[in-house]
Amino acid sequence: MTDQLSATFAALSDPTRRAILARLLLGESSVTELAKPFDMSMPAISKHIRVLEKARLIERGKDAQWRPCRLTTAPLKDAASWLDEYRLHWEARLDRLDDYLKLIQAREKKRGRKH
Amino acid sequence: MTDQLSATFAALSDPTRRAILARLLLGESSVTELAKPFDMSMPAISKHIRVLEKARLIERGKDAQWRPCRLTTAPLKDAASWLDEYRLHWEARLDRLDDYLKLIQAREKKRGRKH
DNA sequence: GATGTATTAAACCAATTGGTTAAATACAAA
DNA sequence: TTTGTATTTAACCAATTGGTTTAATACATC
Repeated sequence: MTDQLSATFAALSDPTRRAILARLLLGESSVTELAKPFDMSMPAISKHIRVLEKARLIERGKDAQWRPCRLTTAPLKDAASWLDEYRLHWEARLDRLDDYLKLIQAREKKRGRKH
Repeated sequence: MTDQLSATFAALSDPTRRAILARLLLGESSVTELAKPFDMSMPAISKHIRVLEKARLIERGKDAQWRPCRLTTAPLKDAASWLDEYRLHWEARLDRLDDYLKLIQAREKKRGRKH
């Protein structure tokens, strides 16, 4: 795997981890707080957080015995730009579909005039 | 894993599979053709393609002994919209940074008038 | 210094992943 | 009907993943 983009997508491929990220949209949070919604042991959550941290999707602070987590933007931006190339592709497809529909309409009009 | 979005991100988390998708941006292609750039056995490529197919990132046709692959757009769109929520977040952060810079500038101006 | 809370580490386990080689299948053409 | 080409299946393997439980560590407070 090794590369950053692969690590990002891998980290995003787990619903628990995506839920954690969603929670962090609302602001910084401790591990125990993040664990609340899940029917899962603390070490399991701790591991998920570790994956997010290694993929650089989150950063961590230090406040007494808490290790607050906060969102990081860079890797998500990279993932989004990777997807943008495909967005161009499907938008182009829509354009061609649009052209096609216009062509059909033009034909219909022509036929309309004939009859 | 089970859910569609997880399957999509999981499929995208491998560089070989991303390269295959990139190749398919140029158009439909057979398995052997897709395998060309990789120093990897055919069954390995076949498996990667299977993963992409199960995640619905590609569709396959049938032409004699060839099983041509072509891109599909839906799951990539879903992945992109998932990321869009985070795009809003980092754009908001930029806005706040922008506000902050404006505040600093305003202070500088004020200081400038005083001296 | 003892106690309670937050978090991680260690050891383990079953399932999945990403690769291999060797064999099977499907089709076209000679 | 044999031969060659395209692709998949099967069986295997090592490494990784996502979870567990039990213990260890770090810190604040009493």
